[in-house]
Amino acid sequence: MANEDHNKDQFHHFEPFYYNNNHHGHELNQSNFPFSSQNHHQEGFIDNNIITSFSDCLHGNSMDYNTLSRAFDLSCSSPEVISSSIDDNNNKKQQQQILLNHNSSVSSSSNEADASVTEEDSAKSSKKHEKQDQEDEEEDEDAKSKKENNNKAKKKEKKPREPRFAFMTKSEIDHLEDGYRWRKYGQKAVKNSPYPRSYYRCTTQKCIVKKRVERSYQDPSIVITTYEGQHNHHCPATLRGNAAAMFSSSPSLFGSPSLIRPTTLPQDFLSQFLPTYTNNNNNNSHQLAHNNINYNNNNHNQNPIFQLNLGHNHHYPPPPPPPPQAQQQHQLHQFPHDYGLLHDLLPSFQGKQEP
DNA sequence: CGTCTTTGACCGGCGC
DNA sequence: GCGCCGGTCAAAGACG
Repeated sequence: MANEDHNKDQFHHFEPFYYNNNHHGHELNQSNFPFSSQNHHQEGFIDNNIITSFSDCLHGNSMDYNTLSRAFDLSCSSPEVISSSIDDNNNKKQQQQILLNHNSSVSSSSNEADASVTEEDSAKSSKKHEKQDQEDEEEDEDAKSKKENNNKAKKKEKKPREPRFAFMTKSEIDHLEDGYRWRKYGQKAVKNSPYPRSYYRCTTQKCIVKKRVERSYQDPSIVITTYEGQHNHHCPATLRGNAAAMFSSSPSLFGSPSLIRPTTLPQDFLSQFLPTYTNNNNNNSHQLAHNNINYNNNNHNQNPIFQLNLGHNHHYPPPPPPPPQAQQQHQLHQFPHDYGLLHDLLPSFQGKQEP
């Protein structure tokens, strides 16, 4: 399936985008963000004033979250980019606030439940507390403590969800390469959507990271990828030394160099910063992106090997011209190797996003 | 032969 | 309790 997609995709177009409901009236809003309805607390939308968890998804370091969120803000004005941060473990209140904010404009879609359930849960929670209070009044102290203990035990049994991070990409490929090796373990039809959702697990032993990939039913050109958990190992591609490794050496953008998994970000996202990759090993490679990512698609332990070739774009057609605002951003993407500069530029750039 | 995908069955949470 | 739904399992098949 994935191979078919790879083959047919000659010009898969990725533009990392950033969802920001405060600033842009992009056609893709939270009401067409088709996430499951059962993971109530885990999924939401990035508000660049509120996000707190993306870095946790990367390496559990909240310091870099800000930098990263700014990095995403860099592409804020791109009309094609949406991303979402989900963190079950931290800042639930903030997440609830995010979801409640979104809830006001959510109408009907498969993700309606996502947005509304948090509120429902709040209501439920308070109802439960009320009920609990009434019952407590009727019970003696021993019974009360027993019940509390039981509740605690039940709560403890429930597995906490790993932090999640979701983003949308405009691509003909369903399963985007990100430097890690994934095994597909399931596929389900998505309610109200003709496009199935695929479930992937990281193939590295003891790594529990999962990934969901589905196509937006409202805009089939958009692929929604959701990462869950944090890799407990190096990115295979990083070990070989490649552009991702270059990123991992940047303390300002991706945190400490040794354990960062920059390729938790989509490879194409990186490509926005590193314009040209050329594959050294051509025999089994396939073209992944318009902007010069050749990626080895050999599934048999042949991890991708790149030759980084900054600044040249000879082999593939250039992407369609971005709108003026995005063009301005694109220029900023041209010198990512100077992270300090990038970092310094971002706040002022972000300011330009304000209406 | 090892790895990966496919796909129907199964499970648990939730709403009614 | 039942049905729906999302998520996962695992056997079978495909592939190089």
